[in-house]
Amino acid sequence: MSDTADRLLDHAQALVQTRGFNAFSFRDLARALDLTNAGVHYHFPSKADLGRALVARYRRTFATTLATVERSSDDPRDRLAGFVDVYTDVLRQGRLCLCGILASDAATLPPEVRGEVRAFFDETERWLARVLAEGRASGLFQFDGEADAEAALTLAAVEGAMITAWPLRSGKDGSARATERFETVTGRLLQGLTGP
Amino acid sequence: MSDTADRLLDHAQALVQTRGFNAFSFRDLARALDLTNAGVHYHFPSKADLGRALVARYRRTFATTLATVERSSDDPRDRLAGFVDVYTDVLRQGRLCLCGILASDAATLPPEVRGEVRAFFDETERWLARVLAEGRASGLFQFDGEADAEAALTLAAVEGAMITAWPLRSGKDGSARATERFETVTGRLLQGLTGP
DNA sequence: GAACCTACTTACCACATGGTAAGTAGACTT
DNA sequence: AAGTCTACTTACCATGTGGTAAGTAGGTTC
Repeated sequence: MSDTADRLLDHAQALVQTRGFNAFSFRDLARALDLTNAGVHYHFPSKADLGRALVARYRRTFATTLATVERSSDDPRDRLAGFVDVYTDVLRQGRLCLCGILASDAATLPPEVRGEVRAFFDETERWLARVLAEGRASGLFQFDGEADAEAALTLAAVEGAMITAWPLRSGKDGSARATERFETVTGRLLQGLTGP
Repeated sequence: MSDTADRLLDHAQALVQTRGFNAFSFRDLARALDLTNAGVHYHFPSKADLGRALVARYRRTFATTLATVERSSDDPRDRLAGFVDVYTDVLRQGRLCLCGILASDAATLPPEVRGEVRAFFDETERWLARVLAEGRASGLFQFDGEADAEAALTLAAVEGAMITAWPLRSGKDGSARATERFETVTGRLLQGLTGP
């Protein structure tokens, strides 16, 4: 991946995480890097190519982030809290989860991009299911049924907490109110898992 | 509200619930009702006007839907299940919650539309908080802390469950896979509330 | 030094976007 | 019969959209 292509993806990611897939354009990217329209198309022939590359890269970096979280502690409670912290940081930067916002655009997404989004959710859920299963095995978490289903609920709650907090963002206070609300909701989510 | 304006909102709502605010146009609406572009602008001078009217109407009809749910049973468990069923039906029709998808578009939304979306979440959360508080008072639900916060988590989980299920929709099976997944996740959510 | 490759630019394209000004057919009012 | 109102249409506008064909400056390879 060339340097320019990578910087294009950086800007594309910031735009998609705030505006969604349909509200950013090749011209936005061209301006950000002081290129022409066609210069962007040289690196990514179509918007679908760009989207696919964007989510593929996001999946890779997210996987290494989760690996870091996993290395930081053996305690499943810490790992789960670390997972939530990753999302908190994204929101604090004034962004949504890339795949959260792309999921809501799914109906208008090129099929290959939608496939990458599904793969992101699958991977993330598998990671969560592992952490949850470990936590239950060592008596730290309490839930019944399959860990996979609990992982799906956990992911849904985190993504939903971001998106329902998102309209609270304003130019004035930045993302403070949205972040605050996100932390309240996810705090309760973790609390519920560690058992009454 | 004239008949034509109402029918325009019907089509706009279907489009927004599947494609989002930025991926539908006045021309789409004009075609749907066999009008011209300008004919739509006669009823809604700007897209912001249309959006505001759309969410305002959605809030009204949602309020009467919740009232119906409330009348259908005294049991808070039934009321909560009824709430989830409303969303299940939306997803089964191949749509997202209007305000769920608009929330993810919040950064590009005209301010008055964003305000309406926030009001929808506030109202819905207040309703949920009432049901949850009643349920806890009669020993049917178990959670600690304020009912408001539990309501925020519940709403986040439901909205998140819709959005994470959304990319599973395909032309082939319609919304069956997405609906199935939504029901799994919300099933666990309700189960968690009724206590271990 | 000729050929080639990379990373672009210039100059387009057809089409969609939200929005507007002016006109008009038909109903209703006075 | 004249005037007015509603619900449009015709015709237009500037701007933005994803995308393309052809050219070119600079470096690398043979």
